[in-house]
Amino acid sequence: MITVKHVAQAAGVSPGTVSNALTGKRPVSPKTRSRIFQAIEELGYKPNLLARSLVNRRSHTIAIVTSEVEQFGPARILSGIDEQAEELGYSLLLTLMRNPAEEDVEQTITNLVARGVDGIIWAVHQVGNNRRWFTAERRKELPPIAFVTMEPKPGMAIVNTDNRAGAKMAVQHLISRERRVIGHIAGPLDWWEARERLHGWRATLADAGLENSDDLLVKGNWSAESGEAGLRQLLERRPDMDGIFLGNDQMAIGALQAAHRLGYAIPGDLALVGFDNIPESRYFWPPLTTIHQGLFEIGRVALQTIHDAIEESGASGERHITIQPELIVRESS
Amino acid sequence: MITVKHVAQAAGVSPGTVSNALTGKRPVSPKTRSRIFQAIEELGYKPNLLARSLVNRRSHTIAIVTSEVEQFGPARILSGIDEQAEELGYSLLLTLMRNPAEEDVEQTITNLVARGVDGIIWAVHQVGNNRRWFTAERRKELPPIAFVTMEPKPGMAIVNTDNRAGAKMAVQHLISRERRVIGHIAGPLDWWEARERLHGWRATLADAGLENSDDLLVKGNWSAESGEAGLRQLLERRPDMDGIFLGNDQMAIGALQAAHRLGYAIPGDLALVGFDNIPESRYFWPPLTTIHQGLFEIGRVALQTIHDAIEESGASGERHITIQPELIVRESS
DNA sequence: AGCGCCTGCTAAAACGTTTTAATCAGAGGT
DNA sequence: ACCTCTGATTAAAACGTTTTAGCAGGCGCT
Repeated sequence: MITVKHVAQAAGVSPGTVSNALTGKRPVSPKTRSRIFQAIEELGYKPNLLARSLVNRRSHTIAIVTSEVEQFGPARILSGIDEQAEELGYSLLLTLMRNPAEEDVEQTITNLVARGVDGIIWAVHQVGNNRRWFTAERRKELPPIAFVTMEPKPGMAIVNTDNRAGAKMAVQHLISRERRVIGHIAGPLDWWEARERLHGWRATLADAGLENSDDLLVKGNWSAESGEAGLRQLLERRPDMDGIFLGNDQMAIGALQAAHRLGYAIPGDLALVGFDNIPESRYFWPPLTTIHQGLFEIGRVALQTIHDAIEESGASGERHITIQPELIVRESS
Repeated sequence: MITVKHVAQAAGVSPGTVSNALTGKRPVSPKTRSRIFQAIEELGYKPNLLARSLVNRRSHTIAIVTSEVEQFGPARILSGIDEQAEELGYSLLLTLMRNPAEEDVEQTITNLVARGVDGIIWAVHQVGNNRRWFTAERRKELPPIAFVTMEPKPGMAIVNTDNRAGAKMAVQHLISRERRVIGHIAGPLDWWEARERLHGWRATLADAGLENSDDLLVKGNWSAESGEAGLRQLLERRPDMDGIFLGNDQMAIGALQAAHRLGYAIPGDLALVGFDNIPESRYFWPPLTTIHQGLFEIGRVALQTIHDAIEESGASGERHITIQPELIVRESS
């Protein structure tokens, strides 16, 4: 292995000077500078980033903790994070949590800190109380943390989609299509996003003077199965239903299938609006009207937020950033 | 920051002894041992893994380089890698390549090596000649590398799906459903997987004495759009076609939509078989018959392979592992 | 000529571990 | 009482960097 010592020797100079030339933090005369770089070139020297991190207390590594990366949402966010990370010169340490509700937060974080990450992006979905571990006191001892998709809390850095606004757009769109009995298949209500969308559905109907009783609501679990079951249940309770707002696109595809099997015409008998705008949604039958979230943008912004916090070398102060969603109209409504 | 020195002092012992107690590589008397652990507990000492990596030349970090993590395949593989990584005590350094064909392989690898990763899983799809960089000579200087989904090459560690076998199963299934004019919408042919599946389609038809001319073949690009366009094109050329094998499920969903618009009954007029078994495929309309790849398993095996190579502390010798796919019969055929 | 002041460099310390080589205490054997 | 051996402990070196403190020597100024 080629170290800074070898380079120093080859250039007839001390290791410290090589370091100075490399980092540029201290002046080095043009002559020796060029000798050093020539030696680096000849020897093919590559600095050892571990050693550098050790003394600098800066690893240029950011940890991202997430779950269900096989789903479109988390994956898209991850992609956005990566793009911004590359731009700012960070590497990414990835940790997947299979069971966010059960897993040991402390152990995960401890490992990351021991590895000297400069910051953490916590993109595990807020389910149940699994963020309760992050007390203000604990966070004081930790590198900056940015939370993705989580209920705003004072003193935390959080990046979100405006779920209520998205739900409002969806329901208003259905209303504009002359629908008057509009149901909702919600995600699991221990998820914050699901609650927000549900709230948006309810509030918008109330504002429009339309019914929003629990009769029109069924709880799913994000899966296509639950969308299918949910639709059947809703139609049984309310055969007069003429529009549905689905908590996500996966449930929408299940609901579409159920509607076909039951012989409902889409959008004639029943108009559907989803949430997420997964790539396939354009190819559902019929193509799905849905709410586009700027997930990639969320990822980028989350990383940028962490970066800013690191640069200020302060704990991540409070900053709540909300990305606005967008309505994508297709043939299902 | 609490270091091993503080612990040593608190336990009235030298830093070396603390290390011995911690690693267990050298004997330490029960009395001092318990004193040390008590001190660790009281002070809340957490070893700094960077420093440890530096001296051990072992970071317990494995790099995974991949692309298009927003797609089901790569994401599922990643998930498998992560599970096995957690089991074996590795952390994962993730690098996403946006443009596998263009990006600078050398720079990426250099960065990973400089960060001291113990091994690399190269899961970037083999497109064009982007693996040409990995000559035997270069690999000698690098930590062990496992390649995922790539043409077998002597001296390399490679984990694969048996794409030809999968294609064969798909086509044989269509034949068993009394289909006699069976088309294929292939993935982009600079992808190795696409070529393998195409070959499987061709060979199986030939073996059965059925037509396999280029008339029945169209080239897509994995996207639903290209599946839609491909189906229209095929049906225009061959209105007598009664079965299609699609290179992946995304193209299948596009083809399904085109078939609906053209008024073809599925599977009555036309039977479809996809490839990948993405979660949504079960909810296509009609549900899609497809080939299940053990992608999660591929990820697990890839990581295990790297681990084995590391343990033998040799360069990754040749090992070609092939995972067998499986036919999932649903209503589209 | 003497004084201070830059400029460019070096030797040594530091980062937080583990490992090596040496030392020390005590047990056991004669 | 002496010697040897063994097992536990330590001081110091090492890993590959950067940073600190200090040291020459040239320059300009009085």
